[in-house]
Amino acid sequence: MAHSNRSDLQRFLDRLTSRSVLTDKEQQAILNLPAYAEQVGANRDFVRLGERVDHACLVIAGIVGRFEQTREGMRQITAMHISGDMCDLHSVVQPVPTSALQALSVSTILRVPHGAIRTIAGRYPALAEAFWRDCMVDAAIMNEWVVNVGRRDARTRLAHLLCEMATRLGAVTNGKDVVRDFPVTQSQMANATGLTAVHVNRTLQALRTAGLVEWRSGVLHLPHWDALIAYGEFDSSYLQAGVKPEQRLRIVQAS
Amino acid sequence: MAHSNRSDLQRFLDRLTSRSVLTDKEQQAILNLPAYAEQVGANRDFVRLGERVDHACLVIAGIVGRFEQTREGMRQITAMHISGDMCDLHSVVQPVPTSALQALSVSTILRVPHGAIRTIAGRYPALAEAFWRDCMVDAAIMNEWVVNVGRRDARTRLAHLLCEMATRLGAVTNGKDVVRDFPVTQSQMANATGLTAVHVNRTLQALRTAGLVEWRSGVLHLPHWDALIAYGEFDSSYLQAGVKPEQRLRIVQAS
DNA sequence: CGCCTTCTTGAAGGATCTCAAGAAGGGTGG
DNA sequence: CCACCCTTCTTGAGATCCTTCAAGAAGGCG
Repeated sequence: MAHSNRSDLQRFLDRLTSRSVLTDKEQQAILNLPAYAEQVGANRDFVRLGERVDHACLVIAGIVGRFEQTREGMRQITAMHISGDMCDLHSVVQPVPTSALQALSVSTILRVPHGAIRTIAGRYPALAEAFWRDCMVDAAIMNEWVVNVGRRDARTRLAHLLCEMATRLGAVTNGKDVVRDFPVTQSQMANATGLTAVHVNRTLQALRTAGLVEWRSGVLHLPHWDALIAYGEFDSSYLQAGVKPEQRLRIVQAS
Repeated sequence: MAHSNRSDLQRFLDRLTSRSVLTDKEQQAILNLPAYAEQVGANRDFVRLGERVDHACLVIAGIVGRFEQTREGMRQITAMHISGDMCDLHSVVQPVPTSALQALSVSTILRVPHGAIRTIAGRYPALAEAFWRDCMVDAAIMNEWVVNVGRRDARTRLAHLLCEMATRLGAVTNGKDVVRDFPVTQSQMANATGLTAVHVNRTLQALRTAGLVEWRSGVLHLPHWDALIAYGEFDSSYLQAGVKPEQRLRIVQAS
C-alpha cells in the first residue's frame, strides 16, 4: 500500500515546507516514506499510555485528541489534531507515550514507521530540523492551552479554542464568514477546555445568542470572525501559520 | 568570558546525556559553546514577546518562569525552569518568542548564541537529535500542566506541581524526607496553577496542617514524600528522569 | 528603624459543578 | 419509510469551590 500514499504524505510535506526550507531530495524523502493507512472509529484509542510505539501517526481525515485522565476518571484533552498533522511526531525521539491518542470522530490515520523517519532524519539534517520545528509549533499551541485553561473564563476560553481550530482548519480566508466541518461533541469540547459538558452547552448558547457561533451537526459557522477573535482574545501568531518564505529558517547548509 | 563557562555548560551537557547518547566530540562541542553569563533580578523579564532573539538562555541559578498574560492582565506561568534547563532551546528553530521569560527569583543565566548552536547542530546530527528530545521533555511537562490546571482541584494541583518541582530539583533520593531551596512566592505559584494568591495560601495551609508540606522563606520541605505523590496523583514518568543508559536512543550513526 | 513585599485572615459574591431528567438528533433494522 | 435505540444536547435547581475585596500581620532588607 505504501505506493498509494504519496498524496497523503504530500499534506505532511506541505505542512513542513510551510515553515522550513527543504531541497528536492529532502522533499522526495518525505514522499517516499512507507506508510499504512488505517480507519479508526470515533472514541477509539489508537495509541495507549506506556506501550512503546514504533510508528508515528499522520492524521488524514477526522479529528484526533491527545488526552490523559485523572485518578477519578476525569478526562483532559491536551491537544487536538487535524488533517495534515503528524500527531505524535515526538514519538520518534521519545517512543514511550506519556499520553494517549484517540479519534474524536471517525478518522483515517497513516502509520509511518519510526525506522524510516529516523533514517531520513539521520541522512538529511534539514529534515530533522524541520521535524523539530514542527514539534515546537505543537508545543507553542499547548503553551497557549495552559493560558486558556488557567486564566480565561468559560466564554473566552471556548471562543479562543474555536478561533484556534478554525484557523488551523484553514477556514479563515475572507476574514468575515467562516464555515468548517468540525465533528467534535460538546462533551469532547468540555474535556479540551477543562469544563463540564453542561457548562459548555450553556456557554455555547451564550455565544450563539450573541450571534458569534453557530454549530450544528458537526458544522461550525462563525459569522463574525473579527468579533469572535476579539471576544476570545485570539492572536494567531503562535500558530506560525503565515511564515513568509524568506523568513523560513534553515540551520544546516543545503547540500 | 567564554572560557570560564565550561562548568556551567557541563550542567547542560549532563542534562543532554541523561537522555541521549553523545560521542566525545559531540560532548566537547557543547562544552566549547561560547556563552555570556548574566545576572537577572527577581521579577525581571529577560526575553520579551515578539522581539526576535539571537541566543538561547541556560539557567545557572534561580528559577525562571515562562509566562503570558490575558487582556485583563491576569498572568499565567506556563513553565518553570531550574538550574541546568536551557529554557528556550526551542528559540533555535523558532526565534520569535510566543511567550516571555522572567526570573522568578534572582537568577543567573548563560546566554548562548543561536549561531553557535546552529553550527554544531548542523555538524553533528546527534546533537540536533538531543536538542529536539530535550525540547520534547519540556513539551511533555507542559502537557501535564494542561491536565493539572484543567482537571485537578486546588489541593491536588498544588501537590502535583510541588512533586514535579521537587523531582526535577533532584531532591528525591531517600524517598522519604525531601528538602530543597525553592524560592518562589505564593503569588507566582498561583500564576503557575491558574489560581489566585489567596486561594493558594489557604490551600497551602491545608497541606501544611495535613503534614504534607512545609514551606518557609524559600525552603520547601516535604516530610512524607510517598503520601504527597499519592495526594497529588503524581507519576514522574513524564519527566524522563530515570532513562537507563541502554534505553537511550540515538537516531544517527555514531561517526 | 522603616519600608515594601509577602503572607494571612474574614466575609460575601459568583462562576462553575453536580445531579437529574427530558428533548432532539442520527443511525440501524425491519 | 417508519420504529427504535443510543448518543448528544438541553434545561432546572441547588451545592461548592474558588474569587474578590479589604485590611492587618509578618518577614526581609537597607
